[in-house]
Amino acid sequence: MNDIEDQGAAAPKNVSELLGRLDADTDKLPKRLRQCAKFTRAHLHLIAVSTVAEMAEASGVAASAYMRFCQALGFRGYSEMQALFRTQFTEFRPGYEARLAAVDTGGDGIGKLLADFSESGHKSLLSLANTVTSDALETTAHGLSRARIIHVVGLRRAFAVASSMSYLFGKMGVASVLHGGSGLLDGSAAIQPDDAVFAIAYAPFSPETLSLASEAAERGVPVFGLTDTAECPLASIATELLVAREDEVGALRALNASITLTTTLAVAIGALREKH
Amino acid sequence: MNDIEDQGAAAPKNVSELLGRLDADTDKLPKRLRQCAKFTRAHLHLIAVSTVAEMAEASGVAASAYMRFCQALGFRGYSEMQALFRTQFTEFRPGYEARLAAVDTGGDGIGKLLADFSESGHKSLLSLANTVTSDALETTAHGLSRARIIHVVGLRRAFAVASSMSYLFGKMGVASVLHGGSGLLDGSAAIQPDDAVFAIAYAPFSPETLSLASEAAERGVPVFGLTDTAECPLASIATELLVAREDEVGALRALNASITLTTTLAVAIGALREKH
DNA sequence: ACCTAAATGGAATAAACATTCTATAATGAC
DNA sequence: GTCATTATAGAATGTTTATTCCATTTAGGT
Repeated sequence: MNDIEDQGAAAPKNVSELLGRLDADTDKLPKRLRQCAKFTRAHLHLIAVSTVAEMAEASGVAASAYMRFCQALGFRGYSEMQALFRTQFTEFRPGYEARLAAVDTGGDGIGKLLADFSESGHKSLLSLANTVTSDALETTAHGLSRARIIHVVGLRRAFAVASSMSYLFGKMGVASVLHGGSGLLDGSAAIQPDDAVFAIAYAPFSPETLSLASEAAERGVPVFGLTDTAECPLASIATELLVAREDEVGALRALNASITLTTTLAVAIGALREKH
Repeated sequence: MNDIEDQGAAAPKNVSELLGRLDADTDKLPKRLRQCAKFTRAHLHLIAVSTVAEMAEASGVAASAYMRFCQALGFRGYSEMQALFRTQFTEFRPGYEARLAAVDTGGDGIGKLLADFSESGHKSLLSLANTVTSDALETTAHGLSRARIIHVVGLRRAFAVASSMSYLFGKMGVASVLHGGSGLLDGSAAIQPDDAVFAIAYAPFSPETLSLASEAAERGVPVFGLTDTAECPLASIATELLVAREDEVGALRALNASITLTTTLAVAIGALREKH
């Protein structure tokens, strides 16, 4: 028989490739393997921490079928596929200098750089499902939806996220104020007792953001937060603190996870407001 | 001897307890175990996806030592400790059976919404590679890197993208001006002949953005652009127009592709500037 | 309806892994 | 410095998990 051309193309080398392959091939697969593909596509983030048996059961399929699914994608087996998802956690970070150098050289051209940032974006989105619990989301959305006015604060790198959120609030008819747009904060004077604060802060944390949040908290105004590491000063202040870890390219991070999260929140809050 | 009181207190039930225990007990531990504690504290996220052997090696310790470390914390072994970190990933969802159902039916809740936006983000990133050519990227990056000052303009939905790009330029020492922050544009008066404009515009296109771009173009200033559809008025004005199609959830779009693209551009331009 | 090729689930095997054991080395008390 | 106690590393063991094999079922073609 055909012993060589069996596994067709080579195994995906990164998450992007895997997704592409999945989207392209799902229809061509037999029933059980298609089940695997569908479940896996919807729960990519589970692979890193699950066994074949678990993934198989969750897909409603025998372990051996899931095994064949991995092979159909070009992997030698489940372990090889899992490795793809584990590296994102495992990769040790070299020193900053080294990382910057790695980006700067960019000898492969800007196309390669874009591919790197895309891959990084995929990873950030995956870890979003891992680090944010459904409960925390619900708490935050409901807490904010009860506010008379939502005060959104985020400076520096977080400002883009804050402004996007604020824009969406505006679009959805949710009353909100974007702090810090003019460089300085309005101070907490404008914050009323029945308002709420949503603070976005990444390390190194802007003292302005933190102080606005803590002043509000002291006055009994509920504070919710978004950050990129659990060791965030907001943790002690906030009613609920969401953590969106962003994957890095060199020393640099995009904002995929954060924007996706805040967009989700804004939409959810808009929907909650609809029904008062 | 003492067979019961060996393991002292009970095992930590969640990550917070573990952290508390770690901070309290690290000093009391013998050398190797303290190494484990220190490394583990700094790399908590590795536990979920690593083997004892890996954690041990990374801590600079024998596997059996790491084992004793787990037991010193009150766990029966490594697996029990690892379970603590793995549930974090998995508790987001209900039982396996329920989840399977949820994939097809689309069970609601904000968790589902987040999953939808994540999925949408993946798709946006995938199509980015298809719609943006390496050539267009190179042209844009080189064109912008030659400018004395880069004028970034984007309003409404595009403002978050523009502000993130402008922030990155600032960080990388690239001279740039963010237009429209105050709601009105500075007009094109500030734009000098040896500058360049980067305009971000999504349908429906803001007249302000378009007019700033066209005024600049008329005066011979190179204009580059980012949009989400090929039918964009910028096409006739711009030296090069990048198209980042954003996938939708309902009628709503996040900004994954755009932010990823502009981050890439900013970094590339920063790198080009380094070498004059 | 029959045959062929492909797909499937479960049992069998192999690999990876966690955990325990033991001989040796280090530490601290006297 | 000597002894008793504790810590350590590596080898040995037992468990879990990945992977393959094979008998049976299913699907597609004639």
